[in-house]
Amino acid sequence: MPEQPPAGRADRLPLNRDRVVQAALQLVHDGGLPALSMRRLGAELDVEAMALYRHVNGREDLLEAMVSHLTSRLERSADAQLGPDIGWQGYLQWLAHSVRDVAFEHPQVFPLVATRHPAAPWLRPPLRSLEVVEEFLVALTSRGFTDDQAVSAYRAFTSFLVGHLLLDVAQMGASTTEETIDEGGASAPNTTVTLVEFPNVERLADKLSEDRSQEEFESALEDLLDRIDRVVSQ
Amino acid sequence: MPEQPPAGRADRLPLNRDRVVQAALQLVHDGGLPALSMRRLGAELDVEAMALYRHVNGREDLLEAMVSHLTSRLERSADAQLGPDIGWQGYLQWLAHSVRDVAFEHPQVFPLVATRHPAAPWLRPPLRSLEVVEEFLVALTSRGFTDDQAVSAYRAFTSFLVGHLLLDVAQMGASTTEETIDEGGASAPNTTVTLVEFPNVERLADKLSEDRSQEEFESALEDLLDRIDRVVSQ
DNA sequence: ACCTGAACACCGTTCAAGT
DNA sequence: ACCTGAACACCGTTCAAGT
Repeated sequence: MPEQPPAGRADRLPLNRDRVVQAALQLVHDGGLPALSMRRLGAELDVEAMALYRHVNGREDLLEAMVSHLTSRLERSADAQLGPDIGWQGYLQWLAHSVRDVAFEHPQVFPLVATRHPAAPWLRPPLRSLEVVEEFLVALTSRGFTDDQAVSAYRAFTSFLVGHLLLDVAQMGASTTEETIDEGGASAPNTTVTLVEFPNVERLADKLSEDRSQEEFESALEDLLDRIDRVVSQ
Repeated sequence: MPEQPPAGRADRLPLNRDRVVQAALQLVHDGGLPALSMRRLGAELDVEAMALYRHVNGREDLLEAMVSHLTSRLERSADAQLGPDIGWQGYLQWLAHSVRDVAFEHPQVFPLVATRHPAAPWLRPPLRSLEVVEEFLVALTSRGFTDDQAVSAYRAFTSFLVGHLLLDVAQMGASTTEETIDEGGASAPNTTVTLVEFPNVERLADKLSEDRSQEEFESALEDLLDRIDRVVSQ
């Protein structure tokens, strides 16, 4: 047998920025943000952590790159998929559902998209990409919105997305990480508090635990579009 | 001169949970979340980091305690301040503005309130307190809401708060932490990207940078209340 | 009872050195 | 050109030991 290279993971492909970002996304997808460290990421790629600094400008840059990777799916696909003959409502419906799909595919990563410090006031989460914002503004102004109307629609739309999607994905994470009952010692005044002091929460606990995120998203989105419509066609 | 105790900070008050939490809030208020470490917090209190573990059950417990400290302001003050003769719209207006006040007083801490994993599905951020949720449900059901209506109002209301306040406080932080121009080396494909490729963003940059958070909050809140009203008095 | 010292197992990041 | 070793300055957390 001729000796082969150690063949750690995937035969030692050449490292590059995209592979690094991809591996980081996978790591967070599987283990949540705490699972992402430069050293662990290096190990995942069969490389010392220090080698990553050649492809990524430190941890912050890596996180930003992960966010960009996810939001890039939202870029320039609107006209390609929809054509210019669709109304602004159709466009906003498409964009809202695209963002929702991204959020639900990477529930562990989405909080990053939604909560990392925006680089500029015209990059409101979760639409953290100049390409996407440009497309948004073109889509609306080319369909009869004034500048002011487009800007305030942008603000309302982004707030809507953050408010609904962040809570939805947080709930998903909770259902996988629960099982925190029976806290060993009886020392701390802890979470295993009885609900009897809160009779209304107790009575409604089941209803409050139901997952209505889909219906709520749709109906809140329709109301938002109505609200925008009322302003635009006043 | 008789020898005195070293008299570090504030004459060595006895340490307790509340002082620890208070100091942690101050630390984050001033330096953001990255400034909070057990060791730094210990130093701030003139104590070794390990002493904190007597009053706080580790870092996670500390963060949760900080959140509780902020949300406790929302508890049981409604009836005290408003009386039971106010309508549900008045109550929701009061609660929304109370949460907004908390968020703006601690813009660095609020993201914690809004994004930390909720302990249960009936504790949706930013209303992370059983007391507050109980009061919310009582306030609405005692004013004619059915159980289902109260629950769906709870969901819509919390989503609204997260969506609006999180982006508002993020914007505040951005304005204090900007000045990231003129990135030293020309190595990375970086943020100093010219806006000329995005003519609409460029043209609307000023409008997009205006701070309309107050007006938007008020008008979006009124629309939300109208929306709820339509369902309740159908 | 309350705090400290020392130790352990981790971090991110740098820089000269290897190949 | 690309990666590694060693080092630095930090982390959170434990536990026996001090007073």
